[in-house]
Amino acid sequence: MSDFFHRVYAVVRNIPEGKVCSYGAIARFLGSGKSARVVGYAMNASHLLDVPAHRVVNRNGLLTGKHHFDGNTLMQDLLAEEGIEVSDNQIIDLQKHFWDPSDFLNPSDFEFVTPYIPQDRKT
DNA sequence: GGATTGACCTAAT
DNA sequence: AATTAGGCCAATC
Repeated sequence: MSDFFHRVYAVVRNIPEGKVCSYGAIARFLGSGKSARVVGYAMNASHLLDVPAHRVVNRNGLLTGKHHFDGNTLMQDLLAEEGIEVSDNQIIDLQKHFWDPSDFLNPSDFEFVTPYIPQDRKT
């Protein structure tokens, strides 16, 4: 696992309940503004960890990663439980629930983030 | 070990 | 305004 992934996980874990974030926002916050895709990839493996991956959506507020959850509406259901209205994989009030890490977190706090070593992961 | 592919985003046509 | 191309890091083939 790279440090980049750990930073991504750290940020995602800091997303408050009832809030969502976009891949790009996280990527930009971490310094690599163009690695939004990598953030998504990081999330792919995050389902084994204590990472609320359901709070990460794409820039349009679309639940692009819902397929990777069990069932078809699990992600939507999780968000709805936190008070986020979702309709047809689309968050209704995105800007209302949007949480920008750069507004609440300090990048320097993530330079010494403790790497999280997943157990269900191959060596 | 090279090539392809992702839960994406931005910039240039 | 809509489509295409490029880039990022890691994993899979």
